Amino acid sequence: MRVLQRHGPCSRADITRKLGVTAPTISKAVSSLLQGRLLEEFDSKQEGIGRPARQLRLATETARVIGLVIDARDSHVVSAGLDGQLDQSSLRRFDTPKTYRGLISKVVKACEELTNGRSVETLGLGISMPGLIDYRQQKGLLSPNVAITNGQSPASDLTEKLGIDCVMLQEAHSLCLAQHHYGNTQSDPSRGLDNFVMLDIGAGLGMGVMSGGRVLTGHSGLAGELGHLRRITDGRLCGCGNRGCLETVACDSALAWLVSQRVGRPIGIEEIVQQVECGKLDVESEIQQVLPHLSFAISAVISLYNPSKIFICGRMFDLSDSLFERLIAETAAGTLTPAFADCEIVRANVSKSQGAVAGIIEYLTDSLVPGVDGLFASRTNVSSVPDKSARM
Amino acid sequence: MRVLQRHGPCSRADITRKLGVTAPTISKAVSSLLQGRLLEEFDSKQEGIGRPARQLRLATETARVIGLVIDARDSHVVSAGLDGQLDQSSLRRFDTPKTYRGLISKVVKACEELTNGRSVETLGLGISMPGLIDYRQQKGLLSPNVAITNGQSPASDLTEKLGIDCVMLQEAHSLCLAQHHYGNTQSDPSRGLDNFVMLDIGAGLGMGVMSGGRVLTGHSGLAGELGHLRRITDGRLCGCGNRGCLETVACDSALAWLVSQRVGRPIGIEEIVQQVECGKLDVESEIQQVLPHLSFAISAVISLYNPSKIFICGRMFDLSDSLFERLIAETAAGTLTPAFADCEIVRANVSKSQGAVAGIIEYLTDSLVPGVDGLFASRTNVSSVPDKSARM
DNA sequence: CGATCTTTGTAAACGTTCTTTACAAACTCT
DNA sequence: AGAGTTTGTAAAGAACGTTTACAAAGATCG
Repeated sequence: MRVLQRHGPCSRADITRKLGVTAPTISKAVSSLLQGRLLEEFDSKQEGIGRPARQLRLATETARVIGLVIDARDSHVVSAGLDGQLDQSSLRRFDTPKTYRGLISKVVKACEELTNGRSVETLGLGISMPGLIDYRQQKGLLSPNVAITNGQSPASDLTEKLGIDCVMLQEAHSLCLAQHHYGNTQSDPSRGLDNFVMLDIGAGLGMGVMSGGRVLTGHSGLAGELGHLRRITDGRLCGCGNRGCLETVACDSALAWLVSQRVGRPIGIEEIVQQVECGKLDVESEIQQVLPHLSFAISAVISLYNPSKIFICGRMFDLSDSLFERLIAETAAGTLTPAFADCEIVRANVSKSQGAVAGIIEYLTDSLVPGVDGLFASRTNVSSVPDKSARM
Repeated sequence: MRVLQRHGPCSRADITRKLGVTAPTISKAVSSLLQGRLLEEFDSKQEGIGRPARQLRLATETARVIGLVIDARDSHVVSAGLDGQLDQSSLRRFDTPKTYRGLISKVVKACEELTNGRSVETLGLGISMPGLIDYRQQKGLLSPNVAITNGQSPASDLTEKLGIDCVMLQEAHSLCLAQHHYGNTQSDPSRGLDNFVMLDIGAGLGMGVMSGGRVLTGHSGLAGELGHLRRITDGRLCGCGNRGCLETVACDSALAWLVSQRVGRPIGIEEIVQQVECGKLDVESEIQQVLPHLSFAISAVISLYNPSKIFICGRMFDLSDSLFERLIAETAAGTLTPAFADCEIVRANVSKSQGAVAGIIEYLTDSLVPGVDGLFASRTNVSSVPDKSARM
């Protein structure tokens, strides 16, 4: 399944070559996966000598998963195949309800809408949500922007209501997984990358770290909270309760806040980009305030995680073509040279929906294989070999 | 071997119970390890019903390893058993030579002194050294304090001269390994801990991160360079070439520098501790300068890595009993609450020598088992299954 | 058009490795 | 001394992947 995830559809013989294991073994594995609805065969008239291959791919006709993205303003669910391809026509967007119960029932309704229509089996649901998430207990801890999930466990609640596997991911971690599985499809060098960092400098400053092929979770899943490094003494109050967090000075919303202060009314990053595009607004001075902080953040990331690549999600770089280059140049100046040289910084091109989907797919595929210590290995209710780790 | 490392000497039957695999399997594995000189049997008259167990332990009589610690001022080699117990009588300390060739020949001489005396087999040598180390190429990159190793690969040079396996570790990483294997022996809760951070706030600000049971290396082994986060704009010049690095304001030598400025002469941390102890010096004002920066560092570590424990090495906490508590209290105030609550902060009690030894032992034991992706998995010359990872 | 070649996919025999089962060894307790 | 208990090993059995062999399905070519 890993091979199909990385290299796309191919035949049994292709897998044998890519994986190095022999044909009969693959054949048996594939047939059990076909029976389990995780793979499907399809015909593709490929020219070539010899017997034509029966192509395999991750199930999209016979089985699907759902991605749920919970955000401050609105949330959405979307259906996808096991290959991670989202079905945009299935997108159901709705305002994030004011209560947790409302959220759950809204999600259940939307999911049933997606599943009832079609006859295919829905295998699971992945949730991408902001804030701190305790991975061991699969519980939301502290989310300044979406407070209704604090202390709640949407994954287990939805598992109960929907009767399918559900997993919860911190949104930056989900982006990380998405990049790992589906990122940069055209040139393809980033897929399967083992050491990279995903920075989401949108509403907050989120970070996901892929280290040694695994998403860095730390002890409880709280690792990567770059946004709450203290940056300014006695700065603005942050959602976390402290003052002057990096998040308050180095992301889209920090820029938007600065602009709002100047123009004297609340203005969002979207509107700023539009206004700047048509020349009605100039935000150079605000950019000059934000840039050093962002540069510090990236510099810190490089020193602390030594990634081979950093992916950055942020609307602000649509303000001007040169902004991204300015940021990189400024970062270069203040970063350890060898670590910076080791690291390529690019813009990300994945979505949280893809991340949510990648999360549930990773969960489904990994739980088939015992001993894979991925993102969900620490979940208490998963452990297929319950006492092996305890014994060690 | 893992079991013996974690739980100390025990019998074959004990291993079966702890590991869950059956007795015959253990028996075969043990006999091959005995043949390979990695384990040894010893007699211990233990009371108890039934046939007395033949106790096993990691080899100390039949095989040994050497730890080499390279530091700015002096270096040393020390012999140890495979259980990590250092033989203090074998310690050979010498001033770090001014040239790389001098260092190598000095080390070779010292090692031969250790090995020639005894008839036991020496299996390998672990090196703990400061600065940036490229783990993929096993090469020193940039070490402000020990410049002679820059661009050099003592591990491969010593392998050649001594004819035994040698590995190189960044000193903070080595401390991390030491803590993982041999730490906190009396109460024993930290051994085998999977998510912790080791902070070495001595001459610089070094950090090793144990994440998911592996030392965090990043792409090339440069991860964890906490000390070179920029902290002060236009601060003191740091060895890395930038200004105002955390390392220049938040470690023993930063404190020593501040005190030196005031007393008008160079004074080291050792001397400071002595002077304060006998009441001849008061460094409260310098402590007050350093503490916020240290607190920031720890706060960052907690937010970024979510460790379940932080170990801190530092001479400065010998200045007063309350200093450590003050640091923790100040850190608590400015850190994300759930992540801080998840984390215990204690003083470390391991040495670099132990780390160097732990490094070579981990290397030796892991290279027996294919597919273990530990600290040395990325080494180009190790990979026992050379193309499997390439295929994936 | 049919023989040959090439590649694909599966069935059967073989090996390795761990497990289950059986048993000898060594010591304590009565 | 014999029963009971625990340890350690040898031999048979199960699981899983590999090698070997071969049928299937098309392209190539005389």
